[in-house]
Amino acid sequence: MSTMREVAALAGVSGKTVSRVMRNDRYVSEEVRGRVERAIAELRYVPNVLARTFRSGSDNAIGVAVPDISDPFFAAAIHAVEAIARARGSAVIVTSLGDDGAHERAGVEALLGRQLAGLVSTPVSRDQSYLEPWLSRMAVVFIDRPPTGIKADSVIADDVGGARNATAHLVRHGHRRIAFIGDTLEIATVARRLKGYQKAIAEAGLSYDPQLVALEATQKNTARELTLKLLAAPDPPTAIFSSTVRCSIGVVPALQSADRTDVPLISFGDFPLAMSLRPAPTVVDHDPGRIGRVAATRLFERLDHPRRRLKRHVVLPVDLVLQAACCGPPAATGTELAAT
Amino acid sequence: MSTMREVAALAGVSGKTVSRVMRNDRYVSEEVRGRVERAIAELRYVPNVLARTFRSGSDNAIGVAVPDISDPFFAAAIHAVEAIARARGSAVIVTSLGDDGAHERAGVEALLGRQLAGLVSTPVSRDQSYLEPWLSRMAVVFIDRPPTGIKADSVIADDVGGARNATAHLVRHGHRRIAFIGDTLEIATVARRLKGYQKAIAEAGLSYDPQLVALEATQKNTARELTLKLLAAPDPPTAIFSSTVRCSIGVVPALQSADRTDVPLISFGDFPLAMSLRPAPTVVDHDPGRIGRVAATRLFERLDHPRRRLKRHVVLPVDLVLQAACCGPPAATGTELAAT
DNA sequence: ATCCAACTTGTCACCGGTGACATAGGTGGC
DNA sequence: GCCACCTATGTCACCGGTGACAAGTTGGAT
Repeated sequence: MSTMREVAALAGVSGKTVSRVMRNDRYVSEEVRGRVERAIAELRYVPNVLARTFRSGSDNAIGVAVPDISDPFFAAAIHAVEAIARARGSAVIVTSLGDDGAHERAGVEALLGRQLAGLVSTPVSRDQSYLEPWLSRMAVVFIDRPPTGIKADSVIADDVGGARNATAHLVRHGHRRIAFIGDTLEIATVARRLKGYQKAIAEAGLSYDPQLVALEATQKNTARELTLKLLAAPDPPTAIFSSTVRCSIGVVPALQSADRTDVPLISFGDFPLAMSLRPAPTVVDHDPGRIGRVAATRLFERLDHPRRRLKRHVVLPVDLVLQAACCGPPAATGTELAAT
Repeated sequence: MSTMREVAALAGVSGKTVSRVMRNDRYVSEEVRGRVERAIAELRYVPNVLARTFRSGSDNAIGVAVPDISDPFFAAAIHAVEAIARARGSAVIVTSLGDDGAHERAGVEALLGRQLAGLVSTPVSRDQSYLEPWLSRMAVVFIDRPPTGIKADSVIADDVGGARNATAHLVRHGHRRIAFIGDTLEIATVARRLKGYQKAIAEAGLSYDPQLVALEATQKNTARELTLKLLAAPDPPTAIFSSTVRCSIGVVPALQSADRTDVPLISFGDFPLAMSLRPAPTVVDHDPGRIGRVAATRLFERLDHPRRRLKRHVVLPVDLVLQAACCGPPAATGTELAAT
């Protein structure tokens, strides 16, 4: 509303002095400070952040670009980033990019045009090289998926290892036919989790059966249908590895409606009340809050110490959270069960 | 990176002409447009949004301020707002305010200082009158809770009606002692839901027992403990009404660990896989996506037609999503069950 | 040939806060 | 008494894109 010069006029000082009061400059007499503060209160002056950051050339806000804010994983990650940013007085500007990569560049550049100090982003397209010219002006940290075509920090979960452990866990419990359900290989995390799954299968000396891999479960209902289809196949799986929470949310009701709760489920990604389901799925917990915290910490570290040398890629370990149903004595061998 | 004047120099035109090309002005010859576009591509010019919006006085971005981004309810609402904003080419700047009201003003003013075109906010403090001077410059729509001390649009769910219906539903099934679990009455929605609960109790001719009302369940564990305490009381409830999802997430495991899954639960607020729990809680579905959509639509309507007269307060109806467990024959009367 | 209208491009001030620098009173040391 | 130095305040240009306005060009109608 009112500008700094209006405040200055009311307080009988120059604009610069108001600026000094706002920035808590040492060189302001108590008397003047009082007058200015009264004028600020009276006019309800709120500084124009745009003007300030425009002058100084860079906004101290940071941008966050993720596929979908309402995905609990990203929501939690953003929350963590925001908490750290707030502690530093940085605003956070969030944007959803969608999942198909088409809007990534436009969405991210809309953020960049605001002269942000930093960016936390999840790559959704196959090429982030368009960020190259920005790297000299700002810090960029990728989360959840590694970037392509550009050198920048990334903080991701150990998708391969997590999926491998999860699958191996099922193998240890006697399962020989384990299904893999995933959104789409376009999403790098899903591709990496499939790799981990394949690794475990190979390590167990099992043969890899593509029939057991169901992809393109990008919507809740698709995951549900794919699950039912898998179960109805001639040689059905005896356990399911769901590569994302989004899939798991479709798989669980499918197992229930098919009355096949005997088929254990491992979900890559924890979700609220997972442990209250009966049977409770085992989950691979890749703590989104932690990913967000690590990413934000790294971002500010880059901003504070532009030349410090740091390992670019951080891979956070994931926990396999076992559930009672999964931890009992190894299940009857898969093939037997499948025969029923 | 590069500025408009640099592009202009490279293309051999004036800055203004570059501006015209950027804004798709009619009055640019094809030949010049080509030259400028080539220069833009070569320099990878991305306009400085700050400069533009600073000059024009108002950013076409809108701000969203909610208690907690990672709360699925708000995450979904933001997602809806963002989708509508993106369709209009507006950026969305999100900020979490926390739940205690102390940072509301500072958090919101940090947004406002960016000269936003509009604001979607959830009141967390008891007074929003500080927004008064901004109303002439921007549109404000409150969601989830009505504002205090200021006249502005609001989009909220029918908390009273929803809670009343939910409670009445339990009464119809024979329950006489129904517990109410809530975060805190500081949160307006919780207070309104308690009101609805009390209404239903009164309408059923039951006496209101404060012992059955457990508040301050602001953390998951508190809700859990309060549930256990309620169940262990001398005259325990036979059904529970949980006023928020955050509470429900504590109540469900509490009921399970106390082996009292015979006690039906109604949760105000749906959550993923609620229907996959056994027993499945009945939920009051106050569609956050819808609230977000309605709020965003209203916001842009205000921006487009500042003088159009609209009803200020929108109260969206809520659905009671019944679950099998709740829909069977009315339960044995509460008192009998309680005696066991 | 003349004139008006539409088109094409350019000039310049301006948005509001702040950095660089100037100015002016005051204090203390020698 | 003079200079050095700190304190307190002011002046002014500048960040980069754009609105207001000017000026030059073209083409068709009169």
